[in-house]
Amino acid sequence: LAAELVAMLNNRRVARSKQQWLDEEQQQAWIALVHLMIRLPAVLDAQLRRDAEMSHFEYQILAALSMAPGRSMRMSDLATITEGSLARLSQASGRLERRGWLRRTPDPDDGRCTLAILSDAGETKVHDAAPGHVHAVREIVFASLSRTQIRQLTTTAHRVLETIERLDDAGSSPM
Amino acid sequence: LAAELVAMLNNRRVARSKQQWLDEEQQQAWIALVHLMIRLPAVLDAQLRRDAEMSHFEYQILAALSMAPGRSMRMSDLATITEGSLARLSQASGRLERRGWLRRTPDPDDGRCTLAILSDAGETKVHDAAPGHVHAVREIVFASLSRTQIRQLTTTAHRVLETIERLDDAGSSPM
DNA sequence: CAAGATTGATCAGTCAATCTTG
DNA sequence: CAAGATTGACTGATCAATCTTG
Repeated sequence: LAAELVAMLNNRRVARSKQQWLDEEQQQAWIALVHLMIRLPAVLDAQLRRDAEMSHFEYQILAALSMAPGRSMRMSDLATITEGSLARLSQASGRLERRGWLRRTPDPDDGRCTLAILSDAGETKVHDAAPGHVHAVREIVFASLSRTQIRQLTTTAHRVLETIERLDDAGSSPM
Repeated sequence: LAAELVAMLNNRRVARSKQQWLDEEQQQAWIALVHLMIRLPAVLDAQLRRDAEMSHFEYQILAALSMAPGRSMRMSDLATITEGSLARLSQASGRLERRGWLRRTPDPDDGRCTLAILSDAGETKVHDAAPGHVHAVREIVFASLSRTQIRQLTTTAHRVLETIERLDDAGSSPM
């Protein structure tokens, strides 16, 4: 495909802009990683929107709740494990609530907290959506990787995530 | 941190929802990869917004143009290498044009195409933004990885991207 | 009519208040 | 007053037309 060739040529050209600071292998890795970070979430989001009429973020919310004891969780904990802000979660929960998949109620133990509770309809929905989503993940990510590669990927991802956490902590309290 | 512990515990719980289909190692890899796909783009976007008042997508546009011959490129080619839709690129270009970093003109060779051209101000802007951005990439991604890990990451990313392309092509023309 | 590009409407995400409870 | 949560205003992305040129 002509578009593909153009893309490859241009990517090399883009890469050159970092030649002073990144070596050849790092450039290649960076280009591949940027493309992966853009394409993989997009393709998984598209799969869920097409097959289950929900975003990946909404799926994460419902999946987390369906595994939680009592199918419920505090909003702030939900936000942590879905890696989203509380504001984003609050907006998304409103949508899910309107669709009848979730309801919210103040936490009896601590009035400041809100409990998100998965409804029966929501449970059914995740249950129906899960097989197709997991199949897509298997097909796209794991089917083409060896066990060794999967282990290496995990290690590498953790290494980078730890660095992000470390820098985040340092940044939020510079003293 | 309490939040961290909650996150780890809950992540294990989420993982269990895929036990029927993904093995233990795949679950761990998937959780790590999802977190990486969420956090890494977010942190790089934040760096550019903070230090250069632009999004990562806008940076990609300006960086690609600054490396292109004549500092110009067709919109459709730009869209391909930035992995964005033409509509998104068009909107973003409007913003960049309003800020004086870019101008657009019909392609003299083919009136259907539009050429995006980087202005002097735009060139200066990328030039100023690049060192900080590359430093962040080095610090976050490459400083914590060995040369071997970097090579493995490239291979793995390409493997997954090839799978995505393959499935995309199959999906768009099922016959 | 197909391909490149743009636009307007709509939808989701972010940010800065705001409100409430302990 | 700090932490959990929500809301409204704004910004950015997506989708479905639409327009133009070859």
